Parts: sequence; structure tokens; C-alpha cells
Amino acid sequence: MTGPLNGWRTLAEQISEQISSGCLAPGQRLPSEEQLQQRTGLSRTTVRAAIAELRRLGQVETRHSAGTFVLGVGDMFGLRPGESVTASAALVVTGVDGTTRTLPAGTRIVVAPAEPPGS
Amino acid sequence: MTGPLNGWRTLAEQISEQISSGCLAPGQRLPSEEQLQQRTGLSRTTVRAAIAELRRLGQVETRHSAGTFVLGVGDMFGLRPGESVTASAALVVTGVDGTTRTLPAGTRIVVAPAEPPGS
DNA sequence: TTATATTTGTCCGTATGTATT
DNA sequence: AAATACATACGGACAAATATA
Repeated sequence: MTGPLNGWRTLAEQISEQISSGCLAPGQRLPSEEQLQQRTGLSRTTVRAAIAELRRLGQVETRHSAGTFVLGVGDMFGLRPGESVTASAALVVTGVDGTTRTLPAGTRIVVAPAEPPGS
Repeated sequence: MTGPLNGWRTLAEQISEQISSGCLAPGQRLPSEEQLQQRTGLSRTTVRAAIAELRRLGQVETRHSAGTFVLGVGDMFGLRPGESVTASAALVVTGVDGTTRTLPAGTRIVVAPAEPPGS
């Protein structure tokens, strides 16, 4: 098995891939929670956990009683040495392998110094 | 009544204030979910929702089977090539000369590519 | 080392409220 | 007014990882 994974992680990943591949375009509405329940056989709790994850990753936005919608890709900003970034909300760092890490609000993001080659 | 006990937002706010006021110091463990249940009379679902909110705000970090711990603030984070950062709130970039620039929420911060010397 | 208790993780079901369509 | 869809909240059960004895 590729990995049984949990319920909500698997579902979040599947939807995320549909977004990445363009099957779900920006502005488009995701299936309702009930529809996702029926299609996947998962409970509503699990479906909602998956959507919450997508929200955390900034891929979708949920509007009360209207649905969950795919967000467009945000702009990129290239941070240069000497510059720093902060925000009044938590910062989510996405690593090279796709894993994420949450930093407290107020953390200062700077460009890491280059590693010396002889490490 | 011991308190209003209305919902996960209230609980999250209460704990958040304890963190802001220093009653809960960085590194300190929050009461367990069961303890919070008993103290507040809320269900575990609601208690967990409150903690999830604190996590979303970057105020705490939860370690499996160990507990939820208060995070320190004002730390630095060195961003490395390949990593990216976003936040659900506006991002403020501070330049080398001290000037600031505000970027919309969702903007992806990446390490700017090194400029070739002959530019 | 083994065993036990604690604590969080995941998952399910149900009910009701609220906002949108 | 009615149907749809998300928000909140309760309850229970078992798994998994950690800490402790």
C-alpha cells in the first residue's frame, strides 16, 4: 500500500491534487460536505477536517452557508538578504518536501545564511 | 455557574489571554483536554476546537501524547531556498534601510535567487 | 525491560443553529 | 417560505504515542 494514511489527510491530499492539476479551478466551489461524505463514505467530521487543512494551507476559503471555494495562487515575493518579514498571524512555512511548520505570529523571517561548502 | 462556557471561541480567548498575560509562560504545558473538559463543562470536541484555534494563531504547539505547549514569540526564522512562507494576514516586509512594505495575505515569500555578479 | 496510565489522534453518529440561496 | 450548506456542540469508541512506575 502506498500508505493507508488517515481519513482526512488522504482526502485533503486528493482535493489538493485536483486543485494543483487544475481540475478544480480558482473560484470554483468544492462539493458540499454532504456530497463529499457520500462520495467518500467518511463522516462529516472527517470531511470537515480535510477542508480545514486545505484552509490552513491557504488553498481554499470557506464562506458560511455558501460553500468552500478554490483560491487563486498568491503572488510571489522574493526575500533578499537583509530584508525581513513578519505578520500579525501565524506564519506557515512549507518545506521542500511539502511538509509545513507553523510559526508564532510576530516571528521574523529572514534569509538563512548560505551554508559553507565544507560542512 | 462557574462561567459562561459558551463555545470554543470563548475558551480559546480565555487561554489566549492567559498566554498574553504571562499566566501561561512559553514552554509551559496547557491543562490536558480532559482537565479542560472538567473545568469548563464543555465537550472534548469543543475543547479541541479551542486548542486548534490557538494552534492556528501560532500561540501553541501540540505534541502527540505529550500535551499542548505555549510557544515563545519574537523568534527569528531563517528561510532557506526551496522553502516558502505564507500567512492569513498581511505580511510586512522590512527592507535593509528600515522602510516597510505591506503585502496581501496569501503572498508566498520565497528566497530571492542570487543575482549574478555581472548585472 | 516491561507494564500501566496518561494524553492526544482519529473516527463515527446525532442534533440544532445560522446564513445563504 | 423553503431548501441548501456550513457552524457549533454533544456524545462515544478505539488507536497511537508518550510519560511514568
